[in-house]
Amino acid sequence: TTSNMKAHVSVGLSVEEPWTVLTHKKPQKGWTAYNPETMRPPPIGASTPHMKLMSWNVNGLRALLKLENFSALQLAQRENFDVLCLQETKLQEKDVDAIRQSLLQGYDNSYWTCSVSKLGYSGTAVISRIKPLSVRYGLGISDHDTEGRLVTVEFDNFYLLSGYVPNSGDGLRRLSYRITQWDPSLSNYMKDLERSKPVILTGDLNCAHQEIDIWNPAGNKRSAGFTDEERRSFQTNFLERGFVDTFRKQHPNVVGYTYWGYRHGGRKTNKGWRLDYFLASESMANQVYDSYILPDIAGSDHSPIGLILKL
Amino acid sequence: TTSNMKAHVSVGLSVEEPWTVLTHKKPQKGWTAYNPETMRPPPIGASTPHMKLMSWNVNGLRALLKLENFSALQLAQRENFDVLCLQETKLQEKDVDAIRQSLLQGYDNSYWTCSVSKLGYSGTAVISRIKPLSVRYGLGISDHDTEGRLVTVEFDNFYLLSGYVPNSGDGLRRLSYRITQWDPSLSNYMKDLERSKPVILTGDLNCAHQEIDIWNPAGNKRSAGFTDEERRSFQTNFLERGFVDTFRKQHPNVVGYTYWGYRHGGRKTNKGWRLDYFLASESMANQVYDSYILPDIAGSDHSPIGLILKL
DNA sequence: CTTTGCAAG
DNA sequence: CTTGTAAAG
Repeated sequence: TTSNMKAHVSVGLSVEEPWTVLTHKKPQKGWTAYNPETMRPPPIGASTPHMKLMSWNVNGLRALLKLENFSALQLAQRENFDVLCLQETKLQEKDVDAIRQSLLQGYDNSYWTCSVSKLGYSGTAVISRIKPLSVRYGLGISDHDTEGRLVTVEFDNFYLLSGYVPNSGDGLRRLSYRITQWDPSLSNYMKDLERSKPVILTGDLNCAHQEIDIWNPAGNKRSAGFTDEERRSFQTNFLERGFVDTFRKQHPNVVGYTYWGYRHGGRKTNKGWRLDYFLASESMANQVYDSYILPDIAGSDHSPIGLILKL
Repeated sequence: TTSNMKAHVSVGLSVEEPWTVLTHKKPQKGWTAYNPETMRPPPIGASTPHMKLMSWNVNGLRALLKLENFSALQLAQRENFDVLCLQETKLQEKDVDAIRQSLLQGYDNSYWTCSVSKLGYSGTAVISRIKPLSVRYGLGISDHDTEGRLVTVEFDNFYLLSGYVPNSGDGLRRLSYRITQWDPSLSNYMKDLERSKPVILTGDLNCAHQEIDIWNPAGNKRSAGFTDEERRSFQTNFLERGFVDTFRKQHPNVVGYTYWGYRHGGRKTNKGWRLDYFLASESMANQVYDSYILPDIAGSDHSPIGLILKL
């Protein structure tokens, strides 16, 4: 292209190569930053039957409770959620009972799964006001069920999944497992469930789907969570099989991150990623009243996300 | 004995067995608690040629510096030491240069040895105002020199050793190594040095020698640091080979602990041990002006100890 | 109880 | 940078 040609003939190191600028800046046209103050619809009326779901990768539940900014209480009062899904609880099975006690009154139904292969790693949960019709742990494939990555609860009108997709890791050493094993297995599991009821998957899916979902797309092409392989897997296994990215549907041009690495103080500078999602069966997508992010809640490198569903 | 007979015929569980009481209480007659305010001699005059040595098991030097209560400065101002010996620096060789920078002006001679077999473990040092005539690291026996347990510096009139004797460990798994290998090797090494000059060994010798040196002798008969084996080894390898326990010589009936485990808040209740010593060649013992403890200096589970030597 | 190192994110 | 381990004291 003309731009590329220009770059080749540039002689000063301080001259910006136009195509670099274009790559980085072009998709930002028309994007705006997510602001929960202005971008959420008015509170849903009590007269509209609805359900409030939340999800949070807490990055170690014991640490969070110690900091006393877990604020399940705050969250409950502020959002009045019906169900809270957690990821990266990092609990061991022996910790669960003690933790369960320390939870909020009124949420008496909680379902926990822990990694048994690596202690203090991964771990997911669902905490609910309503008692689910059924609960299952994992994918039902023992090879993929030792790390406590999935809890499924069944409600009257849908299945809800709290999931923590394997991080591809430093050196992308687990990328292959992730895209050839986990993602397809999870996708198949969801399609199976969908034969009886719509499905909502929430949690840390460890993938920023598009350039809009990450602060520095060019610099992260080979970073776990933004490789082409993971993005394609996300596309084909989930979106193309009929699960709707509810936040993106509601906000096509909004930059809404849910994760900011601790490593470079990313939260202050908003160098974030959108890794946490509510994906809903197409048949339910029009019941979504609000798919939102609470970027101001601290205590983890992820922020909580929420979904208000009309019933 | 009559007492034992009595115990055998006692029928109530609450009846104290007299011999137990005797064992525990008898040696305490005439003991008093060490108080540096009242038990230290008046400050030595500048007209008396002397040298001030200090020693401290710092339990991790980086943590101590972070807490900013290392107070080498405070110590220097308060005690104006000439030489400071450290144990359990827990440094790696790669950390030493950075740490050396952060030390006090005026102590430009410092000698460090680190564990190369277990990183972040053990580690000893000597920090000196005066430049030593020579320095050696370890015992000169490669089998015993991978853990950074000994630095020897040579001054005009004596050798000074900063030593960290191996802890016998949980289950006393290292007791045998300690008493059959390390203690005799160290003792032999000291006797070798002594052929040219008197020797002073300071540091954490990981042994409370007598019942007076530990808060609960009866309860610690099989605890690392107070087994009969370690106490006998201390006696035969060091005391009986002509090294004088300078604190005990100066204070025959004083309870002066230098270590209080973190595990049961022992410092508050003074549930301590005397594990840190200055042992001096008999030929120097009468040059000791004061062998003391600074129990109020925090930042480690050990307190610093000091020795003022007339020259 | 506290310091280390290490794996993991 | 922060969470968890574990070893060590």
